[in-house]
Order: sequence, then C-alpha cells, then structure tokens
Amino acid sequence: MNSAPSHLTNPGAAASGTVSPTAPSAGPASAAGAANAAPSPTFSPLYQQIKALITQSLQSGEWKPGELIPSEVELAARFKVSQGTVRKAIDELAAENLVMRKQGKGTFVSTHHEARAHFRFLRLMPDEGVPHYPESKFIEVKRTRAPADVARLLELKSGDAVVFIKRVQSFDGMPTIVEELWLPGLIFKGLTAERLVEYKGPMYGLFESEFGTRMIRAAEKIRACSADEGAAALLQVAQGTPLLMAERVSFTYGDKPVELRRGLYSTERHHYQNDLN
Amino acid sequence: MNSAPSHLTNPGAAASGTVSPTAPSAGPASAAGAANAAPSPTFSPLYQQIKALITQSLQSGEWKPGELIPSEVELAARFKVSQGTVRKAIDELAAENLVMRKQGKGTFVSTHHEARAHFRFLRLMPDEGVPHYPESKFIEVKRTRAPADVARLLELKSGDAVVFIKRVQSFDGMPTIVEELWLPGLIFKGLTAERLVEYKGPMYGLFESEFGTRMIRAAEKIRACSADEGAAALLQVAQGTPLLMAERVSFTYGDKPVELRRGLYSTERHHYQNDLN
DNA sequence: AAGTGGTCTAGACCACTTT
DNA sequence: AAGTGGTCTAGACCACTTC
Repeated sequence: MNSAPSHLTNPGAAASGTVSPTAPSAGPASAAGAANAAPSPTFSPLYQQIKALITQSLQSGEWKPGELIPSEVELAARFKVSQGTVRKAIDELAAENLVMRKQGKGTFVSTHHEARAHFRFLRLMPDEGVPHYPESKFIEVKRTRAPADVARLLELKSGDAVVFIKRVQSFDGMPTIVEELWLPGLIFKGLTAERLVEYKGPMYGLFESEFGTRMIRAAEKIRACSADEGAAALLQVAQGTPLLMAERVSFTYGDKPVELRRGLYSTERHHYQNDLN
Repeated sequence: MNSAPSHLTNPGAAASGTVSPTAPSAGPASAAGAANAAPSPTFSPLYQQIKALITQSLQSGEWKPGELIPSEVELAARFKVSQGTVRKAIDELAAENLVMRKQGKGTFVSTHHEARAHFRFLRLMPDEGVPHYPESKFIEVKRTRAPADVARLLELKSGDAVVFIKRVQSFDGMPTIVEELWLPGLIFKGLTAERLVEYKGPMYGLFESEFGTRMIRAAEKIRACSADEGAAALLQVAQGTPLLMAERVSFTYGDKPVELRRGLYSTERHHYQNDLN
C-alpha cells in the first residue's frame, strides 16, 4: 500500500563527505551524513520535503478528511528520518490548518465538517449575540459557460463549462447575504440543486465529501456598493442601501483556484470581522 | 544589568522524584530532572515561561524596536535551559511578529519603521498598480474627554483624557480615507499636531519611537455606509456614495487596547484585501 | 575564524487516550 | 500497558554574516 521511502535529498550532509571524526560508535550525525550524496537538482530542508510528501498524500486522498494519519513514529520510519523532522513538518501543516493534532489520539486530516472550520471562511458576525451558521435558500443552480472575468480568476478558458449557483443566506430568518458562485464544471460534475438543498451545513463540507475538493485558503476583496433592485428585493432592504461586496477566490491544494464567490452583505445587524496579527 | 535566572518551574520533572535509573553518567534528562521540585502554583511548559520572560523584556523596553536581542545561546545560559527550548520560545514570538529572525545576524525586535510592517495594518490596496503608503493631511488634533463608547473600547472611564485626531489620507493625490482616532491621554502626553505633521510615515512608527507604545495586534469590524455631507466633501465624492466603514481597536503588549480608529474608505479605486487561511 | 540562526538526530520523560 | 503527541535536552553540522 505504502510506496517506498523514495529519494529524499539532504543537501547539508552531502557537502561534507565524511562523518564526524569524533564519533567512535556511529554518532548522532551518522544517519544524516550517510544518507546519500546524490547530485539532486532541488535543495530544500528535509522537513520541507517530508511536508510536501505528506501534502501529496492528503491531496491524493490517501488519508481523507477527518481520518487519522500515521503516527509520527511510523512516518519517521517510512521516510527514514528522525521523529523530530517529521514533527517539524507536521507542525507547519497544523499551522496551515491542513491537519489537526490531538494529544494522546493522533493527527487528523482537517475537515469542514466541524464548527471550528465554519467560521474560518464566514467572517460575518452578529453585532450582538452568539455567532451561528445561516440557512441557505437556493435561487438558481445551472450549468453554463464561463464569462471572461470568471474564467480568468478560475484559471479556465473563456467559455469553459462552469456551475453557477445563486443563493440567499439568512440569520434567524433575516436575509443577510446574497451570493453568486462559479465552480469549474469539470470538477463539480454531479452537482445539482437537489444535492445542494438536501445537504445541511456549509457547502465546503459538501464539496469536500462529494467532490473530493477541499478548500484550504481564500483571498477576499471587499468594496462598498449600493443595493440594486434585485439585491434589495432578496435582502428585504430599500434600494440604494449600502452593502458590503465581497469577491472571494478559494484555492485547493497546490494553490489551484476552484471557486469564485461574489457576495453582497447587509450590515444592518452584522459586521465583517477581521483580526490583524 | 541582567537579572538572575530566577525561578522557572518544570512541572514535568517535578512529578518523578528521581532521575532515569538507566543513565549511569548523568543522562540527557538529568538537567531537567534535577532542576527543582518546588510546589509552584503555576504549571506551563518551560518554553512558554521563557517566552513570557522575553516578552516582558520587550515590553519593558530592555530591548527596543529594531535592536538585536541576545543570541539563543546567551539566553539559554541566562535562563539555564537548553538552546532548543529558547528556540521554541523565539519561534512563537517570530510567528506573532514580535521579533524577526535573520540568519547569520541574530534576532531583532520588530519595528513599524519598515515597509514590511506597514501593510500589516493597512489593508486598502489599489485595484491596479503597486501598493504604496498614502499621504496624510491632518484636519484636527485636540485633547478632550472620552465619550462613553470610546471609553468602553479603550478600557477607560467615561470622561478620561483622550487625544482626538482626524485626518484624510490620499493615494496619488486622491483622497481615499478619512479617519478619526482616539488615544489614551495618559500614554500620549506630548502628542501635538506639529509632531504629527513633521513625522513622515505611519503613525505607528511615531507611537513606537516617541511614546514607547508598540501596536502588536488589532481587531477590525467592517460595515457599509453612505457618505454624509462631511465625508463626501473630504473624500471628494458625491453625498450618499457607498463607503466602507472600519472600526479598529489596536492592542499593545498584554492585550491592552491603546487606540480606537474609525475610518471611512472610498472603494472607487481601492479594495480591502483579506486572506483567509 | 568566530558568531548567529537553521536543520537534523537520538533519547528521555511527560500528559493524555485507548485497550 | 501500550500508543499518541508534547516537552526538554545534548550535540553535530549547515548556511550565512561579520570581523
């Protein structure tokens, strides 16, 4: 099942041809020093190479969202490196929210099927009260061809097949968000209105489970605009009401853009929350 | 100059009263195991305690912004811990942008006097072209008393002395931001319009250099609004134009709020940029 | 050459969870 | 008791900067 440890390069050790002369019985540096001396074209720290290998396994679906990945000790053995090196690789993956560590239990692949993940991509918070997830009402779901601007942002060709979704989201019955989504048709083949309606919870959960596409990062651009006739009706506000306009491009593994989302937010009772660190 | 290593607690070592029985010649665990067994009231990992101590030195001004802090080896000796433990502490401080590591040179206290830091707190980006820092024009600078809402956000008492600043910021001569700031009067004693005008660059640089107050974190709430008469005139837009309204509370060491900023952003040629990770 | 942070190893022991 | 991640140590060597 598991492929061979393959060909990691340790540039540091390759430079000095000999091991430590002060180590009579195979000192600490021996493992690294004796690893190899291949003239590899790419130089990067071992833990970065391990990190890339683990990321590949996540991307390929070898370990699925919510599942346990092999222990640090096991990965260290598989990759023929020390546990500390695997540890540093996983530390970075955890910092990027690709995996989650749980002491005593193991390391799990992150998933959008948890409350924790929901608010990483939903920044609209109630001015008062506890944050909770809104309800969706789908206005339109269709398959069509990508306009030029959509194609550019999704790195498709103009006219490529896309899925178009328009929906309204409500907090406590108050319509607050109206948004339009474009998804690459090739990736989201079986996506229908029925699947969307019957699915409860964030769409990213559906995308991850049913289409094997996990959103790991997004870039948003926010502007102010006025509610036009259509938006005013859907959000139940007066025409001309100031709204937040958010354009989001979401990325999956390998920084591949797989979703364009354009939303209008009513900020009567909510605000967009952002922490500058 | 440097105080004694003081009283760090190692909860892990305190639990087992004896050192490893399999280590005939003072094994690796001896330093930790023999450290102490005091019934300290607070339990936290050693590296977190080191991190807190370093943060105290940053806060107290022992090491000032832009300066070099002692090397890892020196800090390890001072605190009587291994270099690896100091390293982990500094790793976290670097992740929080409190310090910056430079290979071969050392670790430096972060400062707002660098282009790198400018855009951590300025999220308004041009729709086209290269980001650059805007020019300020000060409309009003006065000392007054804190209104109730300002006092609450700055954790002051209503009526406490505050500095009030109103300014317009322009990109390429185009007025784009109008904002009002409130600062605790006690901290910003000598802050005058002259100091603000003569100072070039972000105000956080001035605050850091002249008032010993470094902003390390901020929380923003963003809404949409319409330009009223005053804002329209200052931003040279039509009255009623939709604008972004950003309310920011900035914090210094110890999560102490020391600035309230309320800004109106014209999003004709700019947008608020945000990355969701 | 000396000093700094960056990587890697090996081993010990801890806290926590499950069997 | 066994397995997991979490902390801590000690030591080696590397890349980079400065003297």
